Amino acid sequence: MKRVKIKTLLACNAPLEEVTIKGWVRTKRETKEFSFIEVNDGSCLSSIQVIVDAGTPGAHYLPQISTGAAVSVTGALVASPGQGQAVEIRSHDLTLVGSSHETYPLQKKRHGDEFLRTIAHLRPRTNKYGAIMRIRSKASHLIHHFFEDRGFFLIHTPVITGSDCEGAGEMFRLTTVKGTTPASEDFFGQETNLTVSGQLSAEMMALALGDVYTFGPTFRAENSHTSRHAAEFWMLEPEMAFCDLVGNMDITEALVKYVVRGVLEACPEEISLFANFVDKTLMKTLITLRDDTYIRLPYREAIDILQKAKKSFDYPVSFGTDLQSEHERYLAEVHFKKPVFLYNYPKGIKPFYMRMNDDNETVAAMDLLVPRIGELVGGSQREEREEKLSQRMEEMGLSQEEYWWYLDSRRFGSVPHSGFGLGFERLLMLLTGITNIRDVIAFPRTPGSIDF
RNA sequence: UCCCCAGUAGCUCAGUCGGCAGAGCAAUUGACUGUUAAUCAAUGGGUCCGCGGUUCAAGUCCGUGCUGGGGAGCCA
Repeated sequence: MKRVKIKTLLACNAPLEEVTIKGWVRTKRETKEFSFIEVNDGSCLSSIQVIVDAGTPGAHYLPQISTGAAVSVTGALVASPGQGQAVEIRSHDLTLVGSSHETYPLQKKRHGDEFLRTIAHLRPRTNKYGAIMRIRSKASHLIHHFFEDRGFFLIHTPVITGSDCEGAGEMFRLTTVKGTTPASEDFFGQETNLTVSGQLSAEMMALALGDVYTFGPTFRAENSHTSRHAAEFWMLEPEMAFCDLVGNMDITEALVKYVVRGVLEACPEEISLFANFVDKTLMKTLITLRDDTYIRLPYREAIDILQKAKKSFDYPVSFGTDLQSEHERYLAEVHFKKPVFLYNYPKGIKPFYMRMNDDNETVAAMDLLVPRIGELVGGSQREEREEKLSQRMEEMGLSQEEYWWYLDSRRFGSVPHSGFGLGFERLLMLLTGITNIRDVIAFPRTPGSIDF
């Protein structure tokens, strides 16, 4: 008989004479005459209660059916006479698909996140980690819908790169040779790394297709030990031709709002789990994200606000220096209490490709700061003027030969264009209230940790 | 990489002044009238993170290493 997902069954009002479900046992409660089995198949947060009367077909499996076991149940979907669930399945036939050893580590009680990280292969079977993975999937689809609706093209930028200085952090070296063999004899005939950003490629595509985005894995070999950095993470990078910094911020804000709204609509059960058990202020945060207009504040004015702030900071604030975490948090969490775009940063603290403003002192950069996470988005209008771009590369000691194709794009029909990078895991942390990036990735990679 | 905290049963943790290794939950076995973190009873379960030191005696004190967590920097 065809398997029906539990999510579908729970949406049914009418009793059904015979259905089949397949899933994993969350818990079993037994009395002499019958047993209750709670089965979850991952289709939704809720499990369904199955009643197995002693003596019905398959009841002999009951002693082997323990927490974690995989089962198939055929039976009638009926209104439940008990409290706590509207419907339940009265088993006509029970099959043990895969037993679960008594050492199965997941118990009915709550487990700590740190313990669950040590059993990452099993943690998606818990309510919380199942929920984050369903939200992760939904948020990914929403991102694709958002850009598809606006005429953007999805592009796939390379993961392997030959440039050793994309400027966004330490890179992972990629090689097929051993020991001291020179790079010239390696697979590509030169040093090769895993990408830290698809931006430069995306710019080339935007200058042909208009509006594009890339959404894929990104690698940083930084030795970061924090709750919001991973060595492998997913980054969304849109790039828009004929778009300035204001348009860039408009798109960013519209996107974040769209994803928040979509997840609230599509995953109410999951969101309420996080709102109840993970972050009591989550609903308020999400409604602010969805409904409020985000602050847009030039860097210069942010410095003013911080210098006048009553709070005393560990690090002093002055024009020309990068803001510390404590400053970013103050702006987003204390002063404005909502997302803040900071823009027009001093050129000295930003990469070569950002467009020089007329003051010759700041560049058209923007960061979106959100409460608790800090930097969710980093973007800019790109420098489209060839002379200015090569001058900046010169100043920052970058090889113009190596980036010949990038400079070339400024010689043939160069146009103002903008884009940004959004850390997908950070967005998920924002959506769920989860405080550690390791808990929004199924199998996280961090320094010294590559299990699973 | 730097600063701080932690590591005791499968999990969460207690362990006083250095003096016999503990609890709750889980697991196993049994009982049980529709239970839902079921209830009741019984049973099993330990490299006290590793190494070295002090001491008659170390889970406890000292040194060191490893692992995990929090914060900083770097960034998304």
